[in-house]
Amino acid sequence: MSTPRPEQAKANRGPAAGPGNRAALIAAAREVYAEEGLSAPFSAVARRAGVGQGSLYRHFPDRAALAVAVFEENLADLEEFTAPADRTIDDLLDRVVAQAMVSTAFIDLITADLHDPRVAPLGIRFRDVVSRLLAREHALGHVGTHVEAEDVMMATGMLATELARTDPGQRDDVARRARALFRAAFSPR
Amino acid sequence: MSTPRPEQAKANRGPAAGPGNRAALIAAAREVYAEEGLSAPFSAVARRAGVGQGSLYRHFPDRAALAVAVFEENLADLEEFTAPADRTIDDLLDRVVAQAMVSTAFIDLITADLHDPRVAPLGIRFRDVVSRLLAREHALGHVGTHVEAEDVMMATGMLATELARTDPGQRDDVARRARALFRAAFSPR
Amino acid sequence: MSTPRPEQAKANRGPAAGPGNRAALIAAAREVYAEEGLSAPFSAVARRAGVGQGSLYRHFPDRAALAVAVFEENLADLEEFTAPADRTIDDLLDRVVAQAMVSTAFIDLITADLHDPRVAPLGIRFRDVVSRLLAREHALGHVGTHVEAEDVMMATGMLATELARTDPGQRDDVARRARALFRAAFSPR
Amino acid sequence: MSTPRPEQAKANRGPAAGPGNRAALIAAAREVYAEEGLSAPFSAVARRAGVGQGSLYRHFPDRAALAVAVFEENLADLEEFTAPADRTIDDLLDRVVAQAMVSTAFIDLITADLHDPRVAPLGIRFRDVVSRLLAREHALGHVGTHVEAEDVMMATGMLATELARTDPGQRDDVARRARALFRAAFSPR
DNA sequence: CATGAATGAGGGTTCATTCAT
DNA sequence: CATGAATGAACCCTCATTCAT
Repeated sequence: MSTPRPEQAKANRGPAAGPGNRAALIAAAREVYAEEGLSAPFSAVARRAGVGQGSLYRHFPDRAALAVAVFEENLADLEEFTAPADRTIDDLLDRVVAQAMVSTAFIDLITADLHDPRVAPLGIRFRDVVSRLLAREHALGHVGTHVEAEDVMMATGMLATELARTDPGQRDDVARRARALFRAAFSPR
Repeated sequence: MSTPRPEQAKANRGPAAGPGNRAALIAAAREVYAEEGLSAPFSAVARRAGVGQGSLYRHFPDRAALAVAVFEENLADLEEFTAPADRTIDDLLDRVVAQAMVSTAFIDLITADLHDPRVAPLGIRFRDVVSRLLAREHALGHVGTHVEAEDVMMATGMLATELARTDPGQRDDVARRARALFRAAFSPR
Repeated sequence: MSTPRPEQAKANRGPAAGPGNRAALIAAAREVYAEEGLSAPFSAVARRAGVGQGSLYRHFPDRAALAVAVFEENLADLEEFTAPADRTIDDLLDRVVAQAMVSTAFIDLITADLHDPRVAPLGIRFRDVVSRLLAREHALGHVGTHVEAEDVMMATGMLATELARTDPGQRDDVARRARALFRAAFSPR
Repeated sequence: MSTPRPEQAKANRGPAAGPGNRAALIAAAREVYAEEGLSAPFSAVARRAGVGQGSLYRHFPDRAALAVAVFEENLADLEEFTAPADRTIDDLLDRVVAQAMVSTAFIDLITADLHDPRVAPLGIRFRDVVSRLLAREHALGHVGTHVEAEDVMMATGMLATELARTDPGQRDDVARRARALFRAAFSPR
């Protein structure tokens, strides 16, 4: 029923553009999520990546697929970062601060689409990261026994969200304050 | 061949409806924000208030104007609620939990439009509420001296936001956990 | 989240345009259905009527609502036309031929959305028209007793559809031939 | 930060796939047309055939080209089927009912693109099939002399279309009724 | 001053068609 | 000659905002 007029189409770099496009889309999504949150226009990602709408949909059939791709990378980073035996919850919060904006979108995704089979594994991996750290901290007596993994996860989420809504210029202050707050909350009694 | 039915125009209560409409709009906005957040369709407010779009725009030229009006009422409630000499920060968090959804929209507003001259005063009033409580708690030794008004404000915001994104069925659990977290963070060392 | 820029809006003839728009939409829909069938782009109707998309959706929230409005007029015409005591099935087919293109869309609607509560009554009214005629014709012995209302309805649908897909220039021939076919089928044995 | 996975390209069976692809496309098209009608997404055919889009376009530059190929096979079937000396128009209608959905697409094609030089021959072949049958039936006195090839062709088209728009569950009923109708129309007076 | 329709832009998704490999 | 990704236009629908009455 539609009658597209091929008049004067633009360039078509061919399949070679495929992998590059995929990467560009993920990078663009990371930026867009950071600036506007997970609810930014989906098409904004294509626009920013300099890629056609259709290609966006080919690579990522829906919002969640793209978000999962973005956060998988983040999570891998987090897992690797917390692997060394001397990492602390403090370090985790540190890293979350560094990933600030994207972290928020990550939390949004995990809490909003927890039932989505593609999303659930991310939540589990995140919980694992937290649990491992917490076990260590408990053993060392750095963290009070009243603290559970749930608490740390919630704190992480709150921290990320708080940073996401803060002006870039004030992020450092806010991050410092929030982390002090959580450190106090977690310290042994 | 066509038979357009001119339909009869509806009632127009005239200027007398002015003040009533304003109140109805604020009440409707409170409900709408509570149910759908600050980003609900603006027109949904008019619809719910049973008022024309034009009237909505006359009374509140933009989103922020309406939000300010809503939260002004909330804030008055908070001020009154915290007036008695025996109110604690715990009570404040309590109240915030009770206002959960609307509180979030409030926080959103304050952080998003802090530069808006209509919004700033709300922030100040809120800070006053917190400061007064905090001074008392410090004097009584209920709260550690390391805690500043900024900390309490931040905690309040985080709490509200966290609740806003939580399933209604799990709100109680989340509220309990978050408040325990903040209580621990605030307690004297 | 959207940020429409009011820059240089076009004319807004105000509510006065309402009834006119409604009529224009129905008229436009009649034409569009006649030319492209019931599956024509919905927006084509707004375009042809010279009316904004939004107005189309205000007046007719979905395809079926518009279609029902169009065919209600057609049906009223049919009911009135077949009222006189000397009308025959032949006359009915005649009329259907006259309404040719739109009739097809009508049949499409009735058969596709029979479950839609707005559509079902149209089907019933149509069946009533047919039944009344048939009863008369049976009584007069003009039509064989083997013919049921179902048969006439089906013939009507086939006739309309056949005409709809015929070049305008050949409609007369096709109509003549089809009607002869059905006359033969219906005649007493 | 991103880690594009280049993915491995899939198999490319090379030129040898040519003839096989053509056949697969026709078979796929037959299925797709039967299920979704002539207006199904063109690309659905390639998908179902397990063939690249490009190959589809190479073999069949446009919709009509593919449709012609499909119906050519159908017509061959019809010609063969009606060859025996004792075949009747009733048998023809029978066969059309059996091919129902695809037949409709066929009719659509013939009537929509009658001017297309690739399509016209199909129409002629079909007419030949009908004429041959009709001549026999006339000779045997099974069919009225008032019936011409045009009439049978039209009836065939109407029957196919009617079936195409009928719920699968009701096809049998509709087919029975329609054929009775045409039998009555065709019977000698 | 209230009303509620009109307007049109924006974002979502699908699909026809092209073209590098 | 096959493959399958890229492209972009079209259509769908929702809303923010304006403005005649």
